[in-house]
Amino acid sequence: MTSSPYWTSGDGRAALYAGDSLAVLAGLPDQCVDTVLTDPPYSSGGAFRGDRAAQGTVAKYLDSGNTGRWRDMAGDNRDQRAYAYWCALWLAECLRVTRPGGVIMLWTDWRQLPTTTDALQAGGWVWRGVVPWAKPDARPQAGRFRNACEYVVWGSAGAMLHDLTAPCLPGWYDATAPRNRVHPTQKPLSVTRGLVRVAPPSGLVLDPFAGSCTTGLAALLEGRRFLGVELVEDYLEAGALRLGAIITDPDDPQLDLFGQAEAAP
Amino acid sequence: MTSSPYWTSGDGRAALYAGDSLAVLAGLPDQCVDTVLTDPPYSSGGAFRGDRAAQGTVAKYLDSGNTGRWRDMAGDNRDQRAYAYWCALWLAECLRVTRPGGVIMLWTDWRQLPTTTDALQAGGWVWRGVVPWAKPDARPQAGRFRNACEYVVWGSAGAMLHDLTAPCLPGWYDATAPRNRVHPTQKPLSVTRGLVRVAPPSGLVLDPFAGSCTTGLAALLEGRRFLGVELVEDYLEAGALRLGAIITDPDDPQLDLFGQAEAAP
DNA sequence: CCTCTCGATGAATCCATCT
DNA sequence: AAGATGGATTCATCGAGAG
Repeated sequence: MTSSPYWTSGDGRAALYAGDSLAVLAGLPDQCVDTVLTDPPYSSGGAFRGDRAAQGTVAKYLDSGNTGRWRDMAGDNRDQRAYAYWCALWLAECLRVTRPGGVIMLWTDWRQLPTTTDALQAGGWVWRGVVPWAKPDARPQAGRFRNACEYVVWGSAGAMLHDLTAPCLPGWYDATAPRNRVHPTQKPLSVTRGLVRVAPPSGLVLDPFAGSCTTGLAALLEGRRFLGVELVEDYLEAGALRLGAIITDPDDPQLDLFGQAEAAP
Repeated sequence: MTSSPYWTSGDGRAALYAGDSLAVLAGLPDQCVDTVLTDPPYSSGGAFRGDRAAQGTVAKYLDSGNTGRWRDMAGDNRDQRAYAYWCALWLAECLRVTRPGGVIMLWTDWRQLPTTTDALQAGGWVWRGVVPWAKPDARPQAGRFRNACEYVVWGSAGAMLHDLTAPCLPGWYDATAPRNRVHPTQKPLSVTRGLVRVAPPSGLVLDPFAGSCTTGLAALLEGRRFLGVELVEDYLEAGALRLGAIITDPDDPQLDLFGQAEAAP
């Protein structure tokens, strides 16, 4: 690693890096990660480029009245082609740092779903499927179908490991978005915990757009290790706080972030 | 219409045409249809070309041992480019025969979802959203996410009619595929009935790949009219039988397939 | 009529073995 | 070598039949 982490858990189970994903990923060794789970900035919303560029993230995703609570997300105003190209870049970098057979999962919405599957494959991954999750509290619209679902696009680094002892995971989830959020597009912990179970036990989960570290929280709670990257200082701080709150027991098994699990001395 | 229908309900509420969709659609007048709901052959399955082009589409999707129960579907063996091109062709024809503001809905699976949204827009429609439906009895696979959802991609012929009195429709459905099927990929009637409710009351619903006419059944049960096209003789016969079974009351309001609803004389 | 068990099934996918 | 074939595998759900 070229840079030193913004925060580590102390027990080797989690680390958080400040900076641009592409730059930080470039400093990671090949095939050190088991699973990637991330929520890239969507660049969704308006149908035209002007709509997307005009406002920051906070005004775009939320009803008026809530603006002012959150920082704008970095890199959320690209046009469609640039977005796909940029995704392919960091997805290719994620592929390099992931072990063969490792799984990637990308949160996306209905409008960006086709772009996401394209970018995933452009980055060299094998697209394996889509896992919807339904928000029962979605806003109703007269005369049309309620926009109730978001999606997780998933794939693998080449052929999947043919482990017939691993359990089959659910094909869809049902959850309300968290009420008390630290981040404007924060995902439900219940769904995230379900998703990280594709990672091997005590495997390393990477999130190059860590935000407030829901992925990290889920990974640790499910007995996996976590490596997060985030650009915005405020979210790094909030994420470290959330992760630190559950890393309290110094007698937990000591783990090396880039190595194997080992028992405490 | 150039050709005469294979079957009509007698009361003007439903008609079934034999033949290739593109040919039959070409014989329809402009803007005579309110809503399109159809389940085209997906040409899906497998990561390799050979898996898609497998001899017999029934053998492709079902376990050996169950392959003798059904006729193969027509046109389920296109490669990716040909599938997108062919979809764009009939989708453009559907757009021509649909009234401005009319809605289209297309059943698809996870693998063909992005191609379907591309083809929809290539055909001139405005893509409006995705409605997943979950089948809890989907086949599981060890160590990966169950492939439990299929999708309905929907859009509109230009701007949507702004009818604020129309009810809001669900954003996802939950249903098991019917056990006692007439067609190998028959869709649940419950979901189909939910979907046709986007059509205006007594509006005309078109299905250019009618199969065993679940769309028609749903349309009639929800008080809409139905126009179906199907290529395979066996399915035409089964579809006519299913539709005929619910058109029993000669005192039903008399409707003209291409006109307005009118009371019986 | 209700409850329970048992068997069958799936718009798959992977892999070994052929042509 | 590339394509075709056949067998094995996952488990929630449904229907049939028994109790």
